[in-house]
Amino acid sequence: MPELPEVETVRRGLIPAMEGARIVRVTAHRGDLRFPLQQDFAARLDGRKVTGLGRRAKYLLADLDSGDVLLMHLGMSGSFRVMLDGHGKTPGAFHHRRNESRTHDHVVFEMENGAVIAFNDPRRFGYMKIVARADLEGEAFLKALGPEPLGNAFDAAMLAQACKGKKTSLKAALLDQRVVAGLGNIYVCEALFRSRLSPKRQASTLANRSGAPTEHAVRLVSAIRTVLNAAIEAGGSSLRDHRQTSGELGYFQHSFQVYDREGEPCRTRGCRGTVKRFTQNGRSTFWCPSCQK
DNA sequence: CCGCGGGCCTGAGAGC
DNA sequence: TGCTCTCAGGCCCGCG
Repeated sequence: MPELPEVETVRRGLIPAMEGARIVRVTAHRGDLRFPLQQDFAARLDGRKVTGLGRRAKYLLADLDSGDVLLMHLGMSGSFRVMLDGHGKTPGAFHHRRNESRTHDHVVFEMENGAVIAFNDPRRFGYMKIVARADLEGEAFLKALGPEPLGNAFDAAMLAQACKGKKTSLKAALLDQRVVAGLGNIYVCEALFRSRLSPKRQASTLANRSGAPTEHAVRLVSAIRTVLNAAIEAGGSSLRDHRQTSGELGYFQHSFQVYDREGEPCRTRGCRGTVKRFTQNGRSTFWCPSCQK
């Protein structure tokens, strides 16, 4: 499910219920997520106040008044649901029929303010881990991550440098979280389309001989930023699992230009092309071969 | 370093 | 109705 825009949408949805609030009780209905929950997971959270809720790439980071940080990853199908009165009666939350089952609510947080926050993840590729803040820098999950695509450190020069000499495809390079952290299959496809670059292009072509960024790199950085910001604005993309914490759908899927549009006409004005799909590094790539070079 | 395949899981949808 | 097959917003590991 979640790439950066979906995780950011979740973060924003959790803030009113979580930030500054105290956890009264944590219930782990099952601890066998992608990685097993720590033995003392609930004990380290019970009674703690959440002092801040941040995000690093696709990870949510809840700062606790104990000096611990709760690190959360949504995997493919993870979502959070906030029930402000504890009974799911969030206003406007019941306009949809799917995914109402609470059978995959694996971890439930009850807050002092009355909010109940449920982590739901049918496929259990998501996970949570508590790390002492002092150890966060050395945390393996975070250590190798590249820059935030919406942050200042991410620009054409940096991207060109990271791709310099890379024989791999542009698609693969952008999915590599060490190059830039937060993109996934959807937004890589969309950003490549918007920058008119072929997913098959060799990643090294973002840099010239001296390692300086080409115009392609400039275009790509700009497209990545634009598409991520627009997707956040839309509450993310809801294809199967993603929900905002209120239960409402994101709606950026309506703005897809190529993702999930195999066989449909290219939306570029004047282009007679058709959106194609092929498999790259084991994942579907959607693109318009007439627009993207 | 690179690409590839397999694995971790469940559920939706298509086709028969 | 139900079976089987494919596929899915992530990411890790091991192989050649």
